Amino acid sequence: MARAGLTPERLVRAAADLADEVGFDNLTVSALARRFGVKDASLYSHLRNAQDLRERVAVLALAELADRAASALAGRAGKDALVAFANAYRDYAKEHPGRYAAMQVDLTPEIAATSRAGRHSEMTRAILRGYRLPEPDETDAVRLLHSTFHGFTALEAAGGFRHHPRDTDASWAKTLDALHTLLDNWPS
Amino acid sequence: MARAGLTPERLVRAAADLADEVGFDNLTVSALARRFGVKDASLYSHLRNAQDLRERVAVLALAELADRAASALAGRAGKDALVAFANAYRDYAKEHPGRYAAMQVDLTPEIAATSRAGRHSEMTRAILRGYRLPEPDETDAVRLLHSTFHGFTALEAAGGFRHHPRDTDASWAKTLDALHTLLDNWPS
DNA sequence: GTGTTAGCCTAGATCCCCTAGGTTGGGAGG
DNA sequence: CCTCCCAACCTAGGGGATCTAGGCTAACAC
Repeated sequence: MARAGLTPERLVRAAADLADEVGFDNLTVSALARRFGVKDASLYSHLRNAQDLRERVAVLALAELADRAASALAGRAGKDALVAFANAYRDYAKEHPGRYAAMQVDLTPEIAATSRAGRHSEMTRAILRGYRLPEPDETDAVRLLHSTFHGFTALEAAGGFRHHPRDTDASWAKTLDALHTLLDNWPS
Repeated sequence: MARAGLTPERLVRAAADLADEVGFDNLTVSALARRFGVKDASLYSHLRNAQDLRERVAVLALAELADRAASALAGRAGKDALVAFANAYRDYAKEHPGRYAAMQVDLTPEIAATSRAGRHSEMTRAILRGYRLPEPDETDAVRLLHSTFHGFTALEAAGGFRHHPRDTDASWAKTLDALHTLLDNWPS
């Protein structure tokens, strides 16, 4: 009887792929075990419980997205940087819906501290530096940008835009235009 | 043996309350039956299945929010209308987190058509009329506003803002200011 | 009073999560 | 090469959720 060679890392990567295929809500320990040809009880030597699995997928996704966003941002500034960052965000959400959904939930304090609040906000602040907003306005702008990026991708993923003929990509481009204009004319 | 007097309407209202208390993810047919002192199998004469229950809660929430938003909008225009609508949206989400979460999921085509895409977008367009945007810019602005409102409330509910000392209400007010400015200086 | 129907029941199949405890493969050390 | 040991994987089983099939009865219609 050959062993499956499970490790937490392999499990989490497979879980993330599974979530992208069947949806984050349908990510179960049983299904993951099935994918490895193993009994579900066997996974509990590598994972504390199902919630632990979900959190690890969330951490993986946050790290992947941060890497992508950092690459997209490299060597860019101003509107270029804004658009590159926003597109990296939205593209990742479209390519990896399960991973993206994982990022939204959970967020136990420690995890949120290590992952989300970290690089994500820093990169947004790096973009905003070009627009020279004083505090606390920069913080407000960070929140506005995050809200808009997340809201747009979430509504798009939920199918909220497909009832109107207007092309979604065009609306997205116009939204980024508008945000750039807004940051340039930020109300004092 | 007295009957519990169940009806789909009573069940859905109770389910919405239950979702607000324990979270939409923890809304189960079993828990709902328990609340009525009844066996879970008994609910399946009133509901097709668990998904049906969730969808009905979503429809209820969409209708309630539309009513509130319509009241808030009555007799207002311009920035007043924008702020009133946005606050109605965010306040509802904070008061009824379970109902709000229900609104996001599901969205089978028919349901989305009857509820969400309906009054919600119409009200947003009513607000935007004061800013006199040509098509397709008005559609893009509708999507931008929806995205920002939803994104902000979702991130706030998930605790995404509590890692920074800046007051969330202040950021929200500033965000609405900024959106008003943006709509007044919409890039052509 | 008799029928009909709707409201609620029990029983049971299936799936998921998770624990406790047993077995075995494969590498480390003699 | 042999032994020991640990990590990897197993079986068994409890608890909870979803949902179906089929039975009983309260309440209303006639």
